[in-house]
Amino acid sequence: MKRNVKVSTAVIRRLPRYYRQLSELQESGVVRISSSALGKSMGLTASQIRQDLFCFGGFGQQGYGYKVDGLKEEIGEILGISQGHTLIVLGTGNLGRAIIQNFRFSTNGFQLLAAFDIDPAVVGTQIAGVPVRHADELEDFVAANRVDVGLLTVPIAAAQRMGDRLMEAGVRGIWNFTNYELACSRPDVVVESVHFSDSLLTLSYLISQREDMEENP
Amino acid sequence: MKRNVKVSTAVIRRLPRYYRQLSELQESGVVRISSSALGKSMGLTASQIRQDLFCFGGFGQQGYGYKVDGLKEEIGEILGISQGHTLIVLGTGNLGRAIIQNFRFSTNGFQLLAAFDIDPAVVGTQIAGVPVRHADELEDFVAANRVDVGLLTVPIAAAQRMGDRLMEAGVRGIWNFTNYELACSRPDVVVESVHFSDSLLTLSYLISQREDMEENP
DNA sequence: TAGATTGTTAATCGATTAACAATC
DNA sequence: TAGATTGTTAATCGATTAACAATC
Repeated sequence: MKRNVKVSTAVIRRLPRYYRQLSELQESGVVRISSSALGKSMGLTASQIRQDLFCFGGFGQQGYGYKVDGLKEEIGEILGISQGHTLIVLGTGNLGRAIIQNFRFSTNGFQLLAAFDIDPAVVGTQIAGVPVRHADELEDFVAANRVDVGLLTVPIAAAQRMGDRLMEAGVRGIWNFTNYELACSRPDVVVESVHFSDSLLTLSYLISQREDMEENP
Repeated sequence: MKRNVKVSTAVIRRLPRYYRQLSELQESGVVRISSSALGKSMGLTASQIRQDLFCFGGFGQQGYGYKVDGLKEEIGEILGISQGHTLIVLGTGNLGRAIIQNFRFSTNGFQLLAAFDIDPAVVGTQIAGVPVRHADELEDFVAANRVDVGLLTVPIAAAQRMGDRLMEAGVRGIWNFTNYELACSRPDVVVESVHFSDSLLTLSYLISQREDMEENP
């Protein structure tokens, strides 16, 4: 049993995948799984899985494996799913709206408190039950409510300014969907970005390489 | 000058970031940049940048640095931006629609040919000028047109089946936005996933850790 | 030319894999 | 008990960093 000896980002990025895989196993009625079976289903080695879990403590049973329910629960706890995190959305364009309507925030332990925009046509309305407020009210809202995360889906030109306002207002994390590398001067704020462009260009590279290989094998 | 000696995924994932950063520098009118300046602006070491670029050839000039225009062009070429890639979208729910309307496909070297759905209310219409066809026509369409990538935004229950159909039909890459770990049996097809959930849970972990540290410093 | 900065090899660091004793 | 599989340390592999000669 050891704890927090300094967990690498590589491990951290695998935790949500473990959680997702375990949820699927749970739904399929699987009760118990060994590191080698879990590894096979995820494309990892058994060793790596045991090493990863070893960062947080001994969740398995020697000679038996891991209980799916228990392990899922433990990893969920490590990820902070039960901490009652809250978030707000900045920008209710197509993407912001789609995320508000589609994304299962509660499944990931988040409560969506409000959305913010400057368009008078949407301010005062609701999107999927979430009230849309004017961006001018941002600071007051964050001061009056505990807001852990701000989701950024504003136009790229407004990204840094709204990001700064969020940090200034006191959020602890920014979930950045703009195609902009948000500068973050505050050591107490975490920025996590979803860059569609980077993802598509990676795919573009990979299929281009394949093409080259076919041409000159 | 060397080429394709086996480039690690770590390097590949940084290429789109270089490209993005260089585009921004170009817009700001910067003509020339050194590896150390570029590194500082991206949070990387100068050594790492030179090492990364060294995988593909010598793009710089000793004593001078890199020409922003030229380097951007070279990296764009490596990423395959000028190869005239094409793609189709499967699923025109909120997210699919938002991506069709918002995402700058052409900036990333992709042409969006068509969207597919099964809802009679949208089949036959257009979204941002993109025709929506019935999913039944998928195979015929891919057979008749060169389609490099299929973008998946279907409900999670349909993800694997539609992914299989795409691979079967002959696409070379799948850009997966469903929260499902797509199984890919074909070695000639690349799957690149954008898992919102994994990203938010990573952020959740990071802000939870921070909290713990504040409690027990 | 002198100064700057790359291209490229070598050294270091960190992450993954292997191994095996502990134990359920 | 015997078999299986973890927890945990050691070995290996790969990626990052450092160093410096080449050269613009």
